[in-house]
Amino acid sequence: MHLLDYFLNIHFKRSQGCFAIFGFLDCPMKKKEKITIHDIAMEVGVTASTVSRALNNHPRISPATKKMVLEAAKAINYKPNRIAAALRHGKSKLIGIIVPTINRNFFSSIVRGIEEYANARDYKVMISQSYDDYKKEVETIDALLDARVDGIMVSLGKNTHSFAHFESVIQKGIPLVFFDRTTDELDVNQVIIDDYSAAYQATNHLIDQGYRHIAHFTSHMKIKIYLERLRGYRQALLDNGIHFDAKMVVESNMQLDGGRNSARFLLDQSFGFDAIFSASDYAIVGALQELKKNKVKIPQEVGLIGFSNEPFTEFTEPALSTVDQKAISIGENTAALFFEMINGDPRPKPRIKKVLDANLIIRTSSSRIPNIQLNTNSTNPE
Amino acid sequence: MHLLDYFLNIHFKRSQGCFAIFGFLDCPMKKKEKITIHDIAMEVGVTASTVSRALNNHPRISPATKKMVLEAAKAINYKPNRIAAALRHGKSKLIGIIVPTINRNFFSSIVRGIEEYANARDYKVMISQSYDDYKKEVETIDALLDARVDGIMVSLGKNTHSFAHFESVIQKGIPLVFFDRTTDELDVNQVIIDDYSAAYQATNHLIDQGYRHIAHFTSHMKIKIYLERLRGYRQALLDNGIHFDAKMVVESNMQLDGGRNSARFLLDQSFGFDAIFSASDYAIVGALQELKKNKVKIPQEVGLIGFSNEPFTEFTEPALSTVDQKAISIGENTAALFFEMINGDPRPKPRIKKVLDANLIIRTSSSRIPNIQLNTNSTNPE
DNA sequence: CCAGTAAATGCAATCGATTGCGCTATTATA
DNA sequence: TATAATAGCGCAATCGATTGCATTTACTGG
Repeated sequence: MHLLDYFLNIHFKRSQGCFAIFGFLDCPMKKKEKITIHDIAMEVGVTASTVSRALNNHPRISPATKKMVLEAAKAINYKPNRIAAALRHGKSKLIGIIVPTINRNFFSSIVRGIEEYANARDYKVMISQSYDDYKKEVETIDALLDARVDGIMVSLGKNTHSFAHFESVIQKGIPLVFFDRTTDELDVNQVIIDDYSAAYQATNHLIDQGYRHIAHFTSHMKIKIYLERLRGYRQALLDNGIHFDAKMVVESNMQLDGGRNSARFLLDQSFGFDAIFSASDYAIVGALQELKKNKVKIPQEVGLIGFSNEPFTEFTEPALSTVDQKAISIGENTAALFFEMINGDPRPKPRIKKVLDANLIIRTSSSRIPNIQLNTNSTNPE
Repeated sequence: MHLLDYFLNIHFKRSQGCFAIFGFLDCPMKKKEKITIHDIAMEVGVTASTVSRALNNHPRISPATKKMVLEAAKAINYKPNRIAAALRHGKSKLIGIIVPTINRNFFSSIVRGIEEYANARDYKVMISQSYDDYKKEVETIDALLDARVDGIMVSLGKNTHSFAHFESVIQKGIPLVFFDRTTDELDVNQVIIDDYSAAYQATNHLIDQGYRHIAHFTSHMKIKIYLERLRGYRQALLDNGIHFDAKMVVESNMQLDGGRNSARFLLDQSFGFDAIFSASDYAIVGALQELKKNKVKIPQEVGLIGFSNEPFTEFTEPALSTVDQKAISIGENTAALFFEMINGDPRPKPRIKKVLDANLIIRTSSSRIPNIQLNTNSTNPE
């Protein structure tokens, strides 16, 4: 207590010229008098009800009054208290977003899409990360419910194999939209890209480039996107008369190390693969590193395609072909779906599933045949 | 209207078995009866005041009552309404974060640090992105104020050269903490890394490796971090008896293209540079690409070091040396500062500035001399 | 000139939790 | 055995905005 007093004393002495020395930092003199609609009411000479209605452009308030109120509000720098409003009409104007991680171009772009769409409609977003951890995802749902969000948008974590935590959201009647990493075990609106078609195109492109022994990197099969990508890969092979070999499908965590290990595995098994279509950009970079370490020439000996168009795919040597998932568009559509749910008529609707098209981006890692059709400099396949 | 009716009609017909066919989707029958402390009060046979106090572990409530209340709360699945509480005691338990973009490992890691620290203390975070756009930054501040956040943590946008929008935050007495991209024009608590020292180390390392004509990539000088990095670079040169040449400092937007252009510029001017220390990883990747395109050998002919330890620096060929900024730690310290501000005694304190150490990460792009001290294979400097 | 209607605004309750003050018992002190 | 203190809990106001209903004023038609 002595010591404390000592310090406080010093502070007190030094801070007698509060404004001069310490500026505004915690300066007790600067009392934040909150201004409410009542202050406006006083100013204009009406009641708070009228002010509230004027501010909300209620039809029963005369234009003259509205004008006065608006002006007074501006004059005294009024800021509506969203919390009070939220309490009254039960809407927080907050949207909760759960993504595995925002530290991915794909997800942060989706978030941006949602954010812009929502902000334009006077809604704000709360972003949470599940870090692909099931427990954290459950907690996060709870936290968002706690925060009284008006809706929740989710991309599932990789380890999420049970969906009970979403039932409470649904039961509370809170709009729920899934995007990208979804499940069919829940009857919920969703926005996805056409993973099947994208994978089909990617695989087809590899075949066009003369690759015939195409491996596939995938992740846990509970998540639909990986299943779909596998399906597209498989179908493209079959449609081109190429045997589908389950041994060529390698499962991993789809991170850098997973990709490295998977590539190592392929090399060790000597299946004679000449291309990899990976469901993740991270894994394909890992593979690229491992292959280069083993003096495998890309794309001459092995062709590579990733998935997601992460920025670094442009920076590798050679640049990696990949699939652009139109992340911003996914975000916008997800948000749009939410607003449809809260604005549309409340009668039950069948589940909506928006499927967007993806874009194959062809770079060097899969371009064995010169894109110009001259045969001059073309390296012959194999 | 006809068409609409038609659809609605169909829906209606199909949805008579609401639960059976459509499940819970917007099903009007599932009314969410909100449960409040009054319900608990009724259950236990006390008043809402007592329930509230029991829930908040107030000392004046008997242990017996507390137990009953807690049990009843659990039993009827009570969830406190944060909004009501927020309205009452003026605390939203929300923290607003503004970063230029979350789509960067550095920033998203900081956010993670803040988030975890805050969540552990029952606070939630709202993340907003300024996209390095001044106007957006101003709007965002406003939006956070609107949402009645209890505190704001900011990393400045690159184009932010005026700070008036923060004055309103300060005037309202809302704790404000800057991190990483800060300014000294505002008297605000801040958490930064020792950019000067990091830059000094990086430059020194290049010199150790025998590079003598070291260029520097930088950005707008209004942002302190870039100034500090420049200072560190300069001092390291001087301390090693190397002439500091302003011509070797190249300014750009610090993105990929900026880095490319800057490298192009250096090549064109033929200053005879043999290394680049860039204040951004993105710019150094651009430079790397441009140099490789011109058959410049890295690190034999030119050494490179970036800044931030973005994940892709590991993926390039060769892997890039860079500076790890301990992002998570920055986040934690930023959050900690906020809690100090709201918990500490309200008397004015002098501004706090936490300076954390950064870590030089040495990879191939700057390693001309084998790290083992044998002279056998060592390429001689110059 | 009056009933009748529409337009414009006020009154007061409400959303759910918190909290200062006050009222009883119960226990401690003299 | 008083008196004082204290523990345990209820009353009612409060936070700021919203809103159903009531009220007042103005205006129209007959």
